[in-house]
Amino acid sequence: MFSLSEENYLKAIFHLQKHTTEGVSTNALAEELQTKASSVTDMLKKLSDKDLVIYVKYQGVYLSESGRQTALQIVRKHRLWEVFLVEKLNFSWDEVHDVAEELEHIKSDKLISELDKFLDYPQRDPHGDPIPDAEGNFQVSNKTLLSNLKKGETGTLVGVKDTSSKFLKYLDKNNIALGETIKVLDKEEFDGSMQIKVRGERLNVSPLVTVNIYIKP
Amino acid sequence: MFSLSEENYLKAIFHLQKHTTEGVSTNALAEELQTKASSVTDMLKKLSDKDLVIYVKYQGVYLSESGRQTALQIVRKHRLWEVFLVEKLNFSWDEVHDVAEELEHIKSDKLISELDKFLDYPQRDPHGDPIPDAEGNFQVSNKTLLSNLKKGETGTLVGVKDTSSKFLKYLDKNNIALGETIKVLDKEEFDGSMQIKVRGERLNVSPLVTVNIYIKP
DNA sequence: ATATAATTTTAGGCAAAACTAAAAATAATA
DNA sequence: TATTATTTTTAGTTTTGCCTAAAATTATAT
Ligand SMILES: [Mn+2]
Ligand SMILES: [Mn+2]
Ligand SMILES: [Mn+2]
Ligand SMILES: [Mn+2]
Repeated sequence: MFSLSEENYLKAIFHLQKHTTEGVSTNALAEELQTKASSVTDMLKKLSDKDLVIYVKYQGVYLSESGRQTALQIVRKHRLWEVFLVEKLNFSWDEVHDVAEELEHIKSDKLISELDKFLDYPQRDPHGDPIPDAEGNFQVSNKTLLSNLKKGETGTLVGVKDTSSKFLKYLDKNNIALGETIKVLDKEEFDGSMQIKVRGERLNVSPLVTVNIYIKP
Repeated sequence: MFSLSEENYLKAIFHLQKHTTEGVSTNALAEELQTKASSVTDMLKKLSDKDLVIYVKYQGVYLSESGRQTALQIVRKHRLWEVFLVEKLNFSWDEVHDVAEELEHIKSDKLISELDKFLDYPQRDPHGDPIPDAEGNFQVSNKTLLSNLKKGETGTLVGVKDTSSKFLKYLDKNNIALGETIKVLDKEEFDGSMQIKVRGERLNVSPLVTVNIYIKP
């Protein structure tokens, strides 16, 4: 079907265009994929020839419908494998990403549908992200960043924006996990840092932390 | 570590040298890997430069000790994944090979050691082949081909030589499975075909079948 | 022992996916 | 608007793994 590289590009475009209506820039893709802008341009031409993206020189790139579907299936595989690693193989949520990055490229419809069944059709991955079904549909939950909560407000942690091992380990260390209730005890208007309560514990968190935690009020 | 292609070559050499003391020929590798002899020569030079094989022009190729260890780890991964697919994901033994062929290249020590644990340290894969441990050690059982049995002798089916989907489906159709007891009712000396008894059923099998079934007396 | 056949290697090339350096286009600023 | 800065594309290479065709080597058969 598609090469490993093509699949990684489609997924990267999918993630980058999620929070904007603009086309995804060459530089943004180069950054995301840890490669050079000129390499990105090369690949965008190829993907465009295959009608997986809509690409106009200098104007950024958009996923076509077939490109989006392809990307969604890779995301589906990535997140199902992450669930498998955590639920069945004792991986912690900060260890799964790199392995899932490889597993997501295994080509077998039966493999992924049986894995889905084996895991009992999970709706979310270990980081709280939704898992698309075989048709590419997935739940969009109305979450907001912790930084948007006001003093005195309470919510449940439903996801993380930064899924780096560093950040996830920081959360582990402070007993902050998916599903935990978080209350904003105080908010410093000057820099956005917060004092929060989790599991009965008071904790001061920097603004960088508050913009990487998703909350459902 | 090593590329997908290098790993496939090492595994192919490992399998081809198993039943001979001679070096593995270029043509045999080309046949096994569905590629051209000239491509094989190219790769053998590269593997030789990396000291994974001992290669003398026109003289065939042998695995070095490090090459053998690498091959054994790929075989280990291949067979563990095959067990996973059959035991956990409802694959039949004729469906696992191609997917395992991809999964065997995923790079993660933790993944494979946890998978081994999750499967409860299986000793054999769905085709009866032994699974090397993390150190590359594996059981060698004293099996023989069904074709070597004489009239009246009995044994247990412990493995298959041909693991093609076609052959495995033939066995399924005739209720011949791993662990089954087989008795040689009659043997035609002219062409080696046999009349055997499996699960109380009489069955005539061609010589091609008898040389692809491993028996433990 | 020669001639013929089969196997294996070399030589030259191609496609994918990356790179560097230079040119072109767009965006930002004075 | 003109100039400068940034972004993006093009041009030209590199590496890996494969190919075909031709040459070299080894095996087989008169
Ligand atoms: Mn990937
Ligand atoms: Mn995730
Ligand atoms: Mn393989
Ligand atoms: Mn097997």
